[in-house]
Amino acid sequence: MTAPPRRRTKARDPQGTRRALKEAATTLFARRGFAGATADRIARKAGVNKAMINYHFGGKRGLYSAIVRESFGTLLDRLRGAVDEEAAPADQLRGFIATFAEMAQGLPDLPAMLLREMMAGGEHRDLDREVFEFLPQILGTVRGVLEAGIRDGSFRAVNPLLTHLSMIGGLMFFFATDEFRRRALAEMKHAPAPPSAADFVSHLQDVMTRGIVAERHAAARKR
Amino acid sequence: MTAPPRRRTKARDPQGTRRALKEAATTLFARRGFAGATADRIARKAGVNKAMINYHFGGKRGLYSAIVRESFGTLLDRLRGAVDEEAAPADQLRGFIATFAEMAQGLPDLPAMLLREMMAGGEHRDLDREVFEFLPQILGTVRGVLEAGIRDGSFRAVNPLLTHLSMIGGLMFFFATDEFRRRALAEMKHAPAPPSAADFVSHLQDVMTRGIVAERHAAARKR
DNA sequence: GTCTATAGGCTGATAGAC
DNA sequence: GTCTATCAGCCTATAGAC
Repeated sequence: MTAPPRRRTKARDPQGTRRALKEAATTLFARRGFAGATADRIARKAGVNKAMINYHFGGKRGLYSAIVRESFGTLLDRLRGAVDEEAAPADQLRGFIATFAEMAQGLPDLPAMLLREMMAGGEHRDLDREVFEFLPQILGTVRGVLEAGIRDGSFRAVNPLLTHLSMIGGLMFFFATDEFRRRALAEMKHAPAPPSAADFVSHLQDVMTRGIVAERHAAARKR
Repeated sequence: MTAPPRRRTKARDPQGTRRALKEAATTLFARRGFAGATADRIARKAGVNKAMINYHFGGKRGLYSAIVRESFGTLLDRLRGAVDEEAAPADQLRGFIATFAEMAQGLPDLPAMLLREMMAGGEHRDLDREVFEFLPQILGTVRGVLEAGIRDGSFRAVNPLLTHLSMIGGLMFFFATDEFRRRALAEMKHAPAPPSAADFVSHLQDVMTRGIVAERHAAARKR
């Protein structure tokens, strides 16, 4: 095995530089927004020279775009893979929620970054086009599950878009504000312990599936 | 009636200046974040001179603080008033959701601004202290309703914090991303019409109350 | 209270050595 | 590929006339 060249300053692995920049930038963009995350801070956090942002990504905006693009791609791939079409619709929905949570834990800054992107409301027009193409596909995945459940009589005739929004909304909010909640609860007296992701997942799974099961079906399930 | 002095440039009503600045700033802070909303843009949008930000609020950060403080205050007051303790817990919960939505429609930029504040995760340390004091009070309101419902047997024994989070999360997400959704759906082919706030409210009311009703109770309600 | 002019700092990006 | 040095532009905030 040839040991990797551990030089500190020069001619390091370019992929490593790119990755370090993307990781540092994701955290800073998530917490401070595009304008609030300065190129200088990003580079310092990544342990990389500032000029590398321009060399590798053609500027701060290019770095941002690369992250958003890849983030949405990762998100979509995993969510699609999560839905096991052999399973009962209610279990597919549970799987979707669990998978979203796993991804959010693996990439903790992603939900906040995506939320910020959506809240910009179409200011970054060039970026939005790309984002717009991912969204219907995620919606389509959830919609498929819901329609299957409605068809086989296990779900009542809920509106798929609204159901999708309340589910994704709860998830995005929980994970985007996770660190805030931790700090806020720590400073409060008589505060409950910060809930774990697992706690929230099973709560949301329960509320969502109970919230949309068909009445007959719910009654039949009872013993 | 003495007509209001319609001078364009000089010695206008100072309260009007303050209000115009806060309104313009709320929109820009919501869409672009604190750093992304420049004092110049805020002043131009408000139709007011840039220096007025410093005169009236002691700087951009002071303007931001004033808005966050007042926003949380308004939010809390209205949400408290929404819960009619005479009503059944399920109806109190429905009332809470409806009131949050009304407020969000009256102040459409508020949810995004508050979400951004939370996502900063404790960067604005001076501000956060104030924000931290409001949150337990809002949580307390919801918790009271849930505990009453659990006590009288109409709700199952759900975790109040988790229930609060999934409800508030769905609401915040829906309203913070409303404009984005409108634009995104408009550019998509075969897209459903953007859902109205009223649609989302009744959907969330249904899913939440069905999701947490006690099983017996749910069965008893069925005809 | 409002305005103009300007100071002073920080930001993103580039040129050019290595 | 990486680094240092540097520039032009923009940003917040203030001084001072009105």
